Amino acid sequence: MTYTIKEVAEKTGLSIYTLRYYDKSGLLPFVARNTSGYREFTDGDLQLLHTICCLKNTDMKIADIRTYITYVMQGPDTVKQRQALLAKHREKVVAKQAQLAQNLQEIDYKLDMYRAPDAVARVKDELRLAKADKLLAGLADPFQETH
Amino acid sequence: MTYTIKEVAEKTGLSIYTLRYYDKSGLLPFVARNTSGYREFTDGDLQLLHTICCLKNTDMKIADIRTYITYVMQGPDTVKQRQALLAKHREKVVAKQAQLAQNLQEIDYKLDMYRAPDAVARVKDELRLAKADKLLAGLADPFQETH
DNA sequence: GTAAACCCTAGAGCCTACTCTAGGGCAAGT
DNA sequence: ACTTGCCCTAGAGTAGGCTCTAGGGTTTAC
Repeated sequence: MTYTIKEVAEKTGLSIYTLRYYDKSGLLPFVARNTSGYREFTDGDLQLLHTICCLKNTDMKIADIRTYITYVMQGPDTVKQRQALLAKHREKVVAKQAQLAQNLQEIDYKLDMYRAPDAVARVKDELRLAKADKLLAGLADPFQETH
Repeated sequence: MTYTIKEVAEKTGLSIYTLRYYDKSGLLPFVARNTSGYREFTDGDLQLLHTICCLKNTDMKIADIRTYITYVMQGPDTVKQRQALLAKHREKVVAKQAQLAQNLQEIDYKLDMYRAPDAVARVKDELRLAKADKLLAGLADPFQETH
């Protein structure tokens, strides 16, 4: 059993445009064509596509995904290269996770302030500090007066 | 005390180009200029810039960051809008975290396979399945022979 | 007073990742 | 046969986020 490009688009959430773009970019060398030139996706292809989405969702570049897929197409001899590529990518993902967690904390700090009962007072204080900073440096106050 | 654009670039890790681009994009309306038109950053400006980086690092679009900064410039009256904007962004960040964690698991699954002592055997099995899939659908085998 | 090292703007260029259009073929139902 | 709804390619266009160039003024050290 095989799937048309439209069916695959529905299954994956990618657009037909994107799938064709991925193919053009060398990400889908494993997808077969029928006699009319139509793409025919197998279940195995969907698994590989799932891996591609996984890499894409973790912000791997198309060019690097292509490298990985090329290794896969070359068979078991490329296990070491695949491992090296994924290990390096893994580190980036872990680093991104740490950064997100850190930044989320700062966003939460701001949110807590905005949600507090005395939010306006706290924001006014913040503003006072920023204004004092400008004054101290002999600079104009860029903030709008809310009088 | 104020900082030049170069000093701010060094402190933040952003390039001078990027800082000017951010200013042009309306992200830095609070930065003052001296009589020669040179930007003069205060410590308060650096704090705001830090917030901007925080939002940028969590993949907020420049246009949305501009909206947030515009609220900040308008003073304490915009607390509700700031809260709404950040709350919505927070949800996106949390969703991204979940997706990253999920995808990292899948990457780790692959990595474990590639690092296992029987990696080659397992990859061969994977390949066998993919090939069987193609055969079953009456399609050509796209994988390279490693004989 | 001059060279080196800054600063500025406007606007062009670049890169990634799509997204869409034009022009045309194929497949299924009536 | 013909309409509808798919499929295809090539290539143009778009959006976002920088990055750089050209042309020109300023500041600092000697």
